Amino acid sequence: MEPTHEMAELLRARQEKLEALRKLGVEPYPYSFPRTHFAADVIRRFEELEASKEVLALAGRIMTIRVMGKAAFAHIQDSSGRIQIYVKLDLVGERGFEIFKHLDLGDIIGVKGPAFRTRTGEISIHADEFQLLSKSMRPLPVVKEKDGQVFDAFSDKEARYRQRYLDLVVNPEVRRVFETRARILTVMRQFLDEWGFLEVETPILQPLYGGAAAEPFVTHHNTLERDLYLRIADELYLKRLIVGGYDRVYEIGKDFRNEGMDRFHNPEFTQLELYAAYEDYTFCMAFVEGVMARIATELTGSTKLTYQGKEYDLAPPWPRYRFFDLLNEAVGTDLRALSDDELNREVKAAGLKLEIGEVGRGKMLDKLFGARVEPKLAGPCFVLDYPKELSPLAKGHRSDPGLVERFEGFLAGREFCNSFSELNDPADQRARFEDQGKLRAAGDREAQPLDEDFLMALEIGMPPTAGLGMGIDRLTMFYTDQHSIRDVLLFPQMR
RNA sequence: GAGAAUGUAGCUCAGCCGGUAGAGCAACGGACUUUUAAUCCGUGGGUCGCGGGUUCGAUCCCCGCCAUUCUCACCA
Repeated sequence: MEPTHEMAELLRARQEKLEALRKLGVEPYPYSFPRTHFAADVIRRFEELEASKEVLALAGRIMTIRVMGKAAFAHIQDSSGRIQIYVKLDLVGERGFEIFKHLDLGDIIGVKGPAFRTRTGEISIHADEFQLLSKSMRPLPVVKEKDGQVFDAFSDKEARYRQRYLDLVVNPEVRRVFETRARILTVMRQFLDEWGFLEVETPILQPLYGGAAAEPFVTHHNTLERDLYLRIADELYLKRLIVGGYDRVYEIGKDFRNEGMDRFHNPEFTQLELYAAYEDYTFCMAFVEGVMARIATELTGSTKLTYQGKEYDLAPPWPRYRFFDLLNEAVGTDLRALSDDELNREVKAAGLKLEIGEVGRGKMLDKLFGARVEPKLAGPCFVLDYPKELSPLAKGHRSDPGLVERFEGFLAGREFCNSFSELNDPADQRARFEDQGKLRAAGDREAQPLDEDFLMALEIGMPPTAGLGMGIDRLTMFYTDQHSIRDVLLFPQMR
């Protein structure tokens, strides 16, 4: 795109300054700068640092500049925060001050000098010297602030997502969200470690996909001359590892689902999947309660979190509700006693309709549940014992043959995890795959393909196993109180 | 997929009943050696998302397209 005249002018001004700096003998892109302190350190340890008159070395991006003839103030921002610097002609010299006047908002500089407090009381660095570390060649959004009030915030969501680097530079609360996201993952890994889990990595490019009900992305390998799928779940590979003899494995990684996007869905998203041998789904409930409470405690000091204005307490134990208890109560009939046709009438009565490709009892029940029950599940809670048709990889319920031992965790009316006692009877698993094949033939594009190699692994023998999948993006939304999944993804999918 | 809203300067936004655009910040020049949304004086900066149409004339009205945001649907 052609730059506007104004943009060209702004770029030219920066270019001219760059050239002027080179003429002054300044290298605009040097190699390193030995810093000794971060902005936040100086502010935290100010009394001590001021008393010692120690020369501090800080580096960061210039976020404000106020030049007053022969002295100047600026704020530099590093990863820890901002600090003011004071530059005056007497100290940095004629040439130094001339160089300073050629600096712009967005330039990255290093500063050396002692900490002091200005007349108005702001902790600052008294710059004995400074050094340009990287010249910024484009204007930054200019955000001003006074008494905690922000002016002209860089708020255009499209621009923020597409140019996340600008968003991160200019909106510190955005940086904090992603720091928290990293913290969640760290705590989660610690917790998994304590529980004896081994972290593994399984293929993202798969010759056959499975492990979830979703449409995959298809790609092509040129040398192999065959199509490959981007995984929709890790499940079938991780269970092969349980067959292989690992007791507890987990993977945290990206899954890809070729579906619509909204504030809870991005085509690529991060999931934790874990599998534990010799356990059933009650183990996973304990795990979820434990890890969720631990993360909350690490982040906030309590088991409580606030999401979109409502408070939730994650302290275990969470209430457990059975799928059909909730659904029958919401609809007012015993749905399990109904024929397929009668069930279909209930779906229609609820103002729902099945889309093309949505076939079978399972889908109808699921749809009803999603419409009638889910929105009311404030949580945290578990919904357990789902209809068999919905869960082709889950083991039948030990006391009710029409159900499987499966639960989903809910928080703020949203599902955030899914778990079951894993099906390890190879004959049963084959039969379930065949049922999926029928659904597929009837037009269900999300029905799972039969995986012979996975069946062979089960025939070799898998111990009783519990499995769990947990959406990391949604968790991050809850813990950071973000409205949209895009706000917890550094680079969300854009059209 | 449906509906609603939005798209004007680098950023944030005004723009009347149709007469081809304004502000603040940023930029540029000048003054200012403890300022902090620094201040003061001055200057420049626009294919009004894109393409059609109506009109003597369109940022404004109409149609189409693109993008975004929100809501709903879909997504176990």
